[in-house]
Amino acid sequence: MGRGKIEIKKIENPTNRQVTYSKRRQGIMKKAKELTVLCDAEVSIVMFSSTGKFAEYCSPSSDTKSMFDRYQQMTGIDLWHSQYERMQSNLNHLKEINHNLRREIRQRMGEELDGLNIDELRGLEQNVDEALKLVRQRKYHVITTQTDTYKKKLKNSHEAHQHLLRELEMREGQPAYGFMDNNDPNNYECAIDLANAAAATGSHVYAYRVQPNQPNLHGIMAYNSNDLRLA
Amino acid sequence: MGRGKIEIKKIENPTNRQVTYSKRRQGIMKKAKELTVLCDAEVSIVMFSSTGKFAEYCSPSSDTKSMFDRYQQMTGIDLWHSQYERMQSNLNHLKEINHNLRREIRQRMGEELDGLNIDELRGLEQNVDEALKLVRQRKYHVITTQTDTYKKKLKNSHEAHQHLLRELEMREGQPAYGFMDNNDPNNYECAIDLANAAAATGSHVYAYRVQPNQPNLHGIMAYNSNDLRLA
DNA sequence: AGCTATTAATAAGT
DNA sequence: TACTTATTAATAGCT
Repeated sequence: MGRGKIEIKKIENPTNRQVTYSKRRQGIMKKAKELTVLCDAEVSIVMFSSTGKFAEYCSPSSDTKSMFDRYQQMTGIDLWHSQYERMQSNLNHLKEINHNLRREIRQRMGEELDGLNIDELRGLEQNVDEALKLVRQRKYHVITTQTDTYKKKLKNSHEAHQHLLRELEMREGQPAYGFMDNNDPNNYECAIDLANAAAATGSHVYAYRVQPNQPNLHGIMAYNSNDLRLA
Repeated sequence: MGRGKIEIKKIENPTNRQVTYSKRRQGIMKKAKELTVLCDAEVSIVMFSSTGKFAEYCSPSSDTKSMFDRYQQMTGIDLWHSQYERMQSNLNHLKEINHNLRREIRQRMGEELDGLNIDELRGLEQNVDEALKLVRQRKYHVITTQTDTYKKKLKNSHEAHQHLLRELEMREGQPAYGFMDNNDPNNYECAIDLANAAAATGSHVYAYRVQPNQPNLHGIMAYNSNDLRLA
């Protein structure tokens, strides 16, 4: 149908190809419209030219997305839906795990113990007891380390001071400034004293000092809040 | 193009409509193939006849699904992808919460304490200490309740026995069976004794009796296992 | 983008 | 449903 028959193979001349694409695209779209009207059919056409130009047709009674939905139903090829289902069940599984993790935490805090029998209570008690020992041990370790560090720093400072004093004395031939020694209430003993006092009296210093805040999911936790369990 | 010109409107005769649908469908598909080859284009056609019959064409270099993906990218109409993204971020959020819940449990078990400073350690210690008290309290409550129940049952049983004995004596004029009293190692004291013994010595009776099992996400937890934290 | 000779599609009939 | 064919419709090559 033209000034000569053509072979159906790629048109190498880009200009001719583009012209033919336009003409024939128009032709197909027209045919699609006619088919839609004549035969009461639903037609969806999506096309991209070799230069990436996009064109679509869809029968007026529908739209491209619902055509594709219907296509998926027909073919049963529904990669997205199965993926969606997988994600949904994954999500529910995680929610359930989280729920149980939260309950475990509540039980480790001494709440929601009604469902536990004697054996379980005994196991929990023992477990928490051992945890308490480990935490105490760690606390003392941290305090000791920190104290040692302060001690060393102080010692170095002291020595430097004495050294300076001696130099001054040598140069000026008389004593200058004394070093205020070890009756300072801010000295390195205070950390461990405070810690022990709190532990011994069971006071609520920390528990009531930090106020309730938003769920802290990015770093250090506040052990007196219910945040995580409510997230 | 036929034995006469036709008006482009719905063909009322169903047979004719069906025949025309078949012919023209074939025609469009042929045109689509030609366009694909001649112009190096990508074409996707999906159609349904008025009777629901499904037909599709897609250029060989592609497939209907990826054509639709590309269509969505072009149009920006992408309801599914946004939903997918929402689910994905939801999932990641849950995973993060999960991660933090597990860490909190580990810390409440006395593990992974390296990241905590003195204040946090002190708060945790105190928190665990209080939890321990609550668990002990609950344990004793459960034991007491259980013991009381046993006591009452035993008392009732004893009374019934005595009553029977008296009846027998009255009828036969002589004593019959005595009631073995309170030196029975299976008596109602044993529960609380055992519990106290275990608590006092800090023995690992429970902790090592239950063996590791699969994640228990549906009921009672085993406080000596790491299951939840590995799920 | 138009024109038109020519081929292709197809409506109606068989 | 398939084939035929008169007729209309699409379009290739040109301007």
